[in-house]
Amino acid sequence: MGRVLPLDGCVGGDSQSQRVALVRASVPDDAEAGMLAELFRLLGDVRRTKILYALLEAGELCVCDISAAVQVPEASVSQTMRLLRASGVVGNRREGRRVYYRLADAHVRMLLDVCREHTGHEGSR
Amino acid sequence: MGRVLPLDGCVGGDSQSQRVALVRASVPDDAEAGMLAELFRLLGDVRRTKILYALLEAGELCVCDISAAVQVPEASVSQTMRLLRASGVVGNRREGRRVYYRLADAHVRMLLDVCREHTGHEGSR
DNA sequence: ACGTTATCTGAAGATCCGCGCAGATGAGGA
DNA sequence: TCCTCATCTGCGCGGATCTTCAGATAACGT
Repeated sequence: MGRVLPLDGCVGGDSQSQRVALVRASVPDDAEAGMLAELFRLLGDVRRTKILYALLEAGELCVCDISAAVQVPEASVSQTMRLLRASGVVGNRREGRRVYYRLADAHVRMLLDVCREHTGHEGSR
Repeated sequence: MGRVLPLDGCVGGDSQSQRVALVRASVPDDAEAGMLAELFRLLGDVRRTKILYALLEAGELCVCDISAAVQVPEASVSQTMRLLRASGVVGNRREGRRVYYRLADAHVRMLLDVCREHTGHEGSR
């Protein structure tokens, strides 16, 4: 992995380096950063993004509905849902032979909302 | 790419399919989903995540400070910043031979905040 | 109990992407 | 102008990931 020798770089010496020390202390550690990155990574895929926004709109959808909504083969949807469920981004409920998926919690919903604003899209909700 | 033949799947016929049609209409198209996914993807990496949270804390940092804060070689940081800047996640300002980076806008900041809550961390903000 | 429908799983292939190194570029200071 | 410092860029490798196919599993209706 990368060397980060504390060679007397530009980090100067006084106020700067103190400030940096403070920042370093508040930066998420590997464990937390890992969780955060993991969550973002899951959203960082066109297919998953579409599915999640579909769920944001619909509230709850079964695999075949999702497949129809985002135009993706059911097997692929299923595979994707497994990933999302494993990471707690979505929850599911079984009803007969159907399995209905939904966004896991309000945070995820808010996340999706905030992000859609960022791309300059006016929410429909 | 995947075939999505509209075979008379489970999508049933009546209320269900109508609902699905509505959802399909509101699902972001490839263009928008692409942008959203791209943004999330950029955040979906431990190193980048750390850097972004460092910027969230510090407000503004130069490459070498970032390097010190997240313990990553400067060249790597530089490379990473290029990515983030190209996608408009961060902005930069040059001062002498230093280049200071900062989070691009309030949306990104909010995004980071919301997400940190999700992982069960009490914000320091 | 049987066939059908809806969903899940496992594996293999192809692709993509980040990482770090080494050298180039730009900005100051003497 | 020469030298040093901060940052940037091009390249190649290693690794991780998405995709899809094909078969397995679970739930129903008859």
